[in-house]
Amino acid sequence: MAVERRVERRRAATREKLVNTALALFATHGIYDATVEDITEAADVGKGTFYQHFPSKTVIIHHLLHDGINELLDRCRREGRLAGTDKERVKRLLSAQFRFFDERPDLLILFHQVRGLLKLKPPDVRSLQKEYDRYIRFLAAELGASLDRRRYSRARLMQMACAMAGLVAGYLSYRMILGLKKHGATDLEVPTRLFLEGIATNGQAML
Amino acid sequence: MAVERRVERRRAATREKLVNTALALFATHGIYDATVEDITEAADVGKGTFYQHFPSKTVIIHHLLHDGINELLDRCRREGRLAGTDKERVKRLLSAQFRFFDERPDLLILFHQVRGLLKLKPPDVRSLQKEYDRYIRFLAAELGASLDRRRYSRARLMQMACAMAGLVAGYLSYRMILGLKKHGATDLEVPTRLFLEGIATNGQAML
Amino acid sequence: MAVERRVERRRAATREKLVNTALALFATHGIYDATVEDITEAADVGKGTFYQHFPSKTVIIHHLLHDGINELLDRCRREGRLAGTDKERVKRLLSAQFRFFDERPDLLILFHQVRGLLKLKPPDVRSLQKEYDRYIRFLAAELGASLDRRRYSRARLMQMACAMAGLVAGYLSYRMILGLKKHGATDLEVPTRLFLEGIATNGQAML
Amino acid sequence: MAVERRVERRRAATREKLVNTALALFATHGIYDATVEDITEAADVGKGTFYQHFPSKTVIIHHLLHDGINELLDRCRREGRLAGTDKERVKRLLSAQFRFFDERPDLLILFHQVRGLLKLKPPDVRSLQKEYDRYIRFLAAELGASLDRRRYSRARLMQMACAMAGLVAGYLSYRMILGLKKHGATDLEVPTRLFLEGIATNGQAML
DNA sequence: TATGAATGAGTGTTCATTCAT
DNA sequence: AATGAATGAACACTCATTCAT
Repeated sequence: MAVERRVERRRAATREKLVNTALALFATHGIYDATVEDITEAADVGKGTFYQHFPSKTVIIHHLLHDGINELLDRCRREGRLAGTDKERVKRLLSAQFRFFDERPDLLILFHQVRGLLKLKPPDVRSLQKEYDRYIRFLAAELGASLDRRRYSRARLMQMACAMAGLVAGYLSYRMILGLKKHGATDLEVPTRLFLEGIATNGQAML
Repeated sequence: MAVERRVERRRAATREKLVNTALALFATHGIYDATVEDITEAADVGKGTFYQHFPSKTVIIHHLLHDGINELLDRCRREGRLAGTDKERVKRLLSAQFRFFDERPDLLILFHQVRGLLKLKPPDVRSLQKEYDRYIRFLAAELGASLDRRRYSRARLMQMACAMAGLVAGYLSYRMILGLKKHGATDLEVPTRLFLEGIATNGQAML
Repeated sequence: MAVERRVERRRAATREKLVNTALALFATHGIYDATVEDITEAADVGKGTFYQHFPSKTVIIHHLLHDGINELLDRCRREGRLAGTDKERVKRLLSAQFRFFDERPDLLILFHQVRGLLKLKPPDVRSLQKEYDRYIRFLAAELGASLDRRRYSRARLMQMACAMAGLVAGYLSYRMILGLKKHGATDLEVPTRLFLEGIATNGQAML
Repeated sequence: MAVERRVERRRAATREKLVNTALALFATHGIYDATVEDITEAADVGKGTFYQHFPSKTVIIHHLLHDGINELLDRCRREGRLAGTDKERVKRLLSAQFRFFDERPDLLILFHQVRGLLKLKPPDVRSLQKEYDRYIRFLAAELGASLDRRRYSRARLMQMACAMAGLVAGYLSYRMILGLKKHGATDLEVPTRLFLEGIATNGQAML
């Protein structure tokens, strides 16, 4: 029994090592150029071991994406609970995302790269779409809870969620590839305020 | 000499066929999964013909990106000229981008995929970065010309440009992968207004 | 652990098979025309297996050359030890080389072909040069040890070594391509004696 | 008529340019790595023009080899005619070869590389063998004319010819790849004397 | 369970050769 | 006669995946 526990723990540790290494390599070399052998080598396990834990390279990517989105949504939920007003709630929702990806450029890159795959053929890639769906629906729900429901249809909320997620990912991605320096957290204020003021104003004027 | 012209035209036609086919396949299969052979087969030319026109797969991608950004900037410039006020100029700048990528999902996908490559190692990919640089700098310059210059530093203008480009690409990309239906052009209004109201308000309030 | 040994042996056997097959094919088809796939097919292993053992085609050629020269020098050393007089030592040195390449036409061909590459550009080929250097220096040292040192400068010894190696390789190579029949080992006596008498006479007369 | 002459001359000039360029490139890049396009580019003619003059790459190599051997044999004949004694005739025969290849490293390399092809399969390469045959037979005949015919069988003369040609090519080839410096023409004396003294002595002692 | 040797379909790329102009 | 655009077979090399130990 105790033995079984230990074996189980070892196995979990190996899996963890693979997951962490994979994420790091995907961020530095891209999901195409980081090979399974690169990952196992960096994780210091045998190449075959990878396939004891994940049936394919696609699956570990899916796993990483799934966990990453869970972390992101958890963070959003946590921050949202601290909000007093509806207005503040939206603000926290947005800034949680900005700070999350600012701190986790590895996930920013992974999310971006995988997103670029989604219009493509192979059906095993299709399942990845659900993760993004989950993300956007969550945002739409949060926005719906914070804004005057009579004013916004479900479709509209989805659009606003897309705009929100798109602004976060897009802004940080451009900032990253251009190598723009961060001045503390102040540079996150520009897109944040842009969006919030837009929301505030649109709360009255839109359509 | 008339002969030379015809030969030249034929060659140009072949090249054009390759370029168009490549863009279409990159958009449907991704820049990794669309092989050179896929492209030449679809373009109905021999595989070797590809290398008569482009020294490598990377180069045709660069070419596509370069031309795509030229088209985009041209469109922005054309629309900008129609603006009466500075405020309208920003609006047109933004909506030109939205409409451009809305009409050209192939370029949206290409830009997105290539952007995902840029933090990665291989130096031949590095030159691609300049294209995005060109794009963002253009936006920053346009914003600078339209907004009160005393209020915004160069760094701030670059941030606003990143936010603009990021919002456009991010919004449309999420909309695309979620398969959100377009209701005419009205769905572009949501992120457009969001951004514009944000700018308008920030023109007074920001920082 | 007994298991590890067996696996290790299997791996070594595969490698050995590749080495032998490669040498045979290089001798019959040339280092250019014998492809990696030819080799793996003839060795009855998968194509990828080749690259588990050698990082490139160039490397297996280098390996073959290196081992071949080791074998040759070993043979020369072994035969040299049997010599009573200095004169006999030179004779054995020469005849060891003649007999070695007479018995190993595959190595004669390989050495010849690779030698033909050495004036050419690619830098990965350059390292092959060291192998020939090793060979000629060995001959020069042996000649230096056998002949009156006061008479011969280092440069002169290198020239004599080049003459020796050149005569061996050149003679056998011409004999091979003309398809001259061997009458036992007696035909090796012609160039052997030619060289030895030359040395003997030159021991007094040369320069 | 005059026009035809001019056209003919032009054509001959183009061919000459191709031949010279090809030889130079084969010497610097090897017969495999120098491509037909490299040749035509360096010769400043269209790629197709090559095939107006030579049906294949192999054929131009053959042509180069053929002409090269003609030049070599001419030189040997010319020098041979200046000889007074039989002994001097052999000496001149040998030194003519040494000096020829010393001055023409391009041909040394070409001859070497092509020689390395001869044991290989493709039948179109086989015809190249005749050129080497011609060379060795010439040497054997010259030796036969200079030495006491009763002493040497035809087979023996062929062996001596192989030794002679082999020594020349082998010596110079090793000297070249090791990058040994030439001290005027004196370094050709070492292998020359070696061979001549060998012949002189063997004239009495051999077998 | 963990391993790593073996695999082979698939990549980008090269190049001798053809042929319409 | 000269051209160079087009061709496609061939090549070295990669990599996700399998499987015997």
